Amino acid sequence: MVLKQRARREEDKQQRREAITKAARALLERSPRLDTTIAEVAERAGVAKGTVFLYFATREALELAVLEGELEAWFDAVDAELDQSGKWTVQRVTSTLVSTVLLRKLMIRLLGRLHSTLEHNADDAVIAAFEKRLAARTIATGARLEALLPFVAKGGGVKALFYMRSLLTGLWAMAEAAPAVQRALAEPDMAPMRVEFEREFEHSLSALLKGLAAE
Amino acid sequence: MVLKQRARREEDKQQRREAITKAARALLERSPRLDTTIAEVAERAGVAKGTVFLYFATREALELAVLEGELEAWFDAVDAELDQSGKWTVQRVTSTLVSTVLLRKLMIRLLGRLHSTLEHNADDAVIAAFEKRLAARTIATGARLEALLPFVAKGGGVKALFYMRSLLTGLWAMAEAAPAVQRALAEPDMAPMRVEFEREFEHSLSALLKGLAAE
Amino acid sequence: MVLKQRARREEDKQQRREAITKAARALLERSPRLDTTIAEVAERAGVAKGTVFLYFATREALELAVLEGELEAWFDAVDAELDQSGKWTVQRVTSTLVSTVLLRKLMIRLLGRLHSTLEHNADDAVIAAFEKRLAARTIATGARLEALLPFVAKGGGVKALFYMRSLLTGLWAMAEAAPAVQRALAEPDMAPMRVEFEREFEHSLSALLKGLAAE
Amino acid sequence: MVLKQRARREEDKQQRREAITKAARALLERSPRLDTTIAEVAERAGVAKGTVFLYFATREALELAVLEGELEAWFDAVDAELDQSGKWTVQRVTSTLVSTVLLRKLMIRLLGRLHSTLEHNADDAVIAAFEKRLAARTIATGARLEALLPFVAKGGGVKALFYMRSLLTGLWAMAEAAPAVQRALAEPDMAPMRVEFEREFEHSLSALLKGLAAE
DNA sequence: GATGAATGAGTCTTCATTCAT
DNA sequence: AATGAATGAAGACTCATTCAT
Repeated sequence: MVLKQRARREEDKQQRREAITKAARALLERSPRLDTTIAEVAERAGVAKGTVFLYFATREALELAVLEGELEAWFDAVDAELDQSGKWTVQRVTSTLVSTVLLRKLMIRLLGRLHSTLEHNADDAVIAAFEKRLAARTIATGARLEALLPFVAKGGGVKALFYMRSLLTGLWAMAEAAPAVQRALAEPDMAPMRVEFEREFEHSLSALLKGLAAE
Repeated sequence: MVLKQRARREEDKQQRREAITKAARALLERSPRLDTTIAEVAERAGVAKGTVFLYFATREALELAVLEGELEAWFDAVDAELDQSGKWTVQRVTSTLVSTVLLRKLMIRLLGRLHSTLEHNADDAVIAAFEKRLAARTIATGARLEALLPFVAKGGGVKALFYMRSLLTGLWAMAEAAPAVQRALAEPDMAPMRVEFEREFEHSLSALLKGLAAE
Repeated sequence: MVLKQRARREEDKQQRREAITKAARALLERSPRLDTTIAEVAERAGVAKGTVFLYFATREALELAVLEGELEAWFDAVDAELDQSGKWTVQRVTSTLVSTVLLRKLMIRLLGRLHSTLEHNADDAVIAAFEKRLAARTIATGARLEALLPFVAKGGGVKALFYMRSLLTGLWAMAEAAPAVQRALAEPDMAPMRVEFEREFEHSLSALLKGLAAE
Repeated sequence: MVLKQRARREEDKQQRREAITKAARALLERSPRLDTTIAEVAERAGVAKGTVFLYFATREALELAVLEGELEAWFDAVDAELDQSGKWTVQRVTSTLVSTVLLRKLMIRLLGRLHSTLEHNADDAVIAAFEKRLAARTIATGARLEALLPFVAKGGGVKALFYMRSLLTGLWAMAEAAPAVQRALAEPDMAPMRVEFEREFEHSLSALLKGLAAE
């Protein structure tokens, strides 16, 4: 009933947009199934449901914005690290990638369903913009990898990041299985099937990079 | 209304069960979003909706059965290949894995949402059985890898399969993106972001295995 | 598709709520088994199915609202009668209760399955509110009975109403039996089992009140 | 799979029938919502689902049989008591009715939904038979009441039993309310609405009989 | 721009009952 | 008579999205 102040200036609009994104992020973080509803987001952001749609055309566009924020933060962190001087080895690159990723669980989870959900119900413009920005950052970080790891060919940096992303989401899904799966894996003879995320992610990523070097 | 035949013998029941699974598989194959409904499956299988629930307690159990069939077929194929004599190199193993996988698109897609499927309508018994059978096959094939690739440590075969599965589903998701994404990637400057599944899967898997060898 | 009017003011909302209740009442009145569906109610009220759930959380909450309306009307009528001056005898009280009740068949029927309704989709808040309002009216009318009938002890008015309610619903159920039962009772030698509602309700209620006086 | 012995002789059939009724009774007793399924009954009785329908045309017919058993037992008990010699007062009759009823909770509960459910989905023959037997017992016991209580007119005994049945089921429904209702009634100011079954049943029944005497 | 009431598509699942064996 | 597989009707409810105010 209380009419919210209208965001007339571009600046105010941006602010409101971020308030919504922030609310969505907080909620998604707390939702193991990522099944937050728009109504919840609106309430937490202190706006009406309809307002959310004023800033995000679809539920998926909002989620995409959250993911983009997470990705930006990660790219920022990784780039900053990779820009550090010193001797860069496969080991050091691996550690950098692993450690920065570990701080962004929500990014991993959202990335895991980027394909199945997010990309589906967002309109072309939103998706194109997302992909464009993702491309820019991926290419930039990929270039850094190419610079630091001489054995990575031109264009190979982006590919390496793709591989990393696959290992990341795939191993996470195995490691953070549903409760019922966890119970099944608790049986002694199921031990070999248990996945400890950090260990396996590091191990596989390290091997992958070493393998690229060995080609 | 149509089929009044009753499957009394265990054998007939198995047959009916497979008829349903087969219908589901066919439908899933044709459904890009994997959003087949039980009603559709029942109709295609020529049975009543209720009959489906006689054989599969939930929608998810049915999906799991389809995936299991695909996995079985793949494990059969891989095992048969790996049991061939001759000299086994990383390259040959990679080709074997890649070529067998390429024939099973549905397996890849279902694998890609195994995580979310399992989370949804968890029936402990069904999940446990699935995981158990998956474990048996994974361990057996993992052992073969360990035997063929001396540098793979004990237990490393299973891990290698996990890594492969991650690359498989992750790269597939990138390669087979939603139409809107495809359109975005069609832009000339987005070229680096395009993923050609077979090439990248082979490349990354090969690197990964080589990397494991180099440790 | 039809009604796009939005009830923004509290007043309009109340109106819409009542339109739905009214539709439900009309339908229930015509449904011997009280098995009206939400879809039917929505259609008759000229709103979408979802709209009904905007005003009533569950099917049962709606039914409760209808019953509450009936009860309110009855309490209003009885209270008005009992507030009339003049000499009050057991006979007059009985007639008042009987005559007011006879006009509210739907109330009787809904009251007859209040027990099972409440057991089903219990929403504590809705139930608590219903019970609270029912209590207020029951206690108020009970107090009137205590005032008019000197032999009714303090608190006895409410009990008397409980007894009346039991006779009311019980005898109604016997009198308005299912068709098959009616047919069975049509046999000459089943005559003693036939129940004529008004006569028996009046008779039993009158006896009950007299009995309370005789204590 | 194991074929049950076939009940060829009438005697065996009766036995099987009773085994099913017994299973149903046991299950209903333990089911607060009386929502036992045929499958459960069949399993407990050690027969196939289809067999239940061999003996009872519908679910309701079975429930009716259970109720009839309960009623028979009650009528037996009451008749035996009423056939005792000695001085019979309203008080003694009341105590007899109350005490015999208190032992048969399932009877009360089933009686409470005889109207709404049981009578609806049973075929004419079953209902007619039930009503006929019920009539016989009711009339017989009614006659006893008429003999013992001189003020009860001819035919009044049956009516008295009807009134009693109404008080019985009505007060039980109020006393054994759904959990949510109990919680609502737990509030201090809701105290007047609480119903203690035995006390109120006895009180109202006693008053009713006294009232009949006073006419 | 903001609000929030209205919309309505979408679907699983239960279980009494039937009937082929 | 007994079995148990097959049937299919039946219906509440959620929630993203729209749009009148």
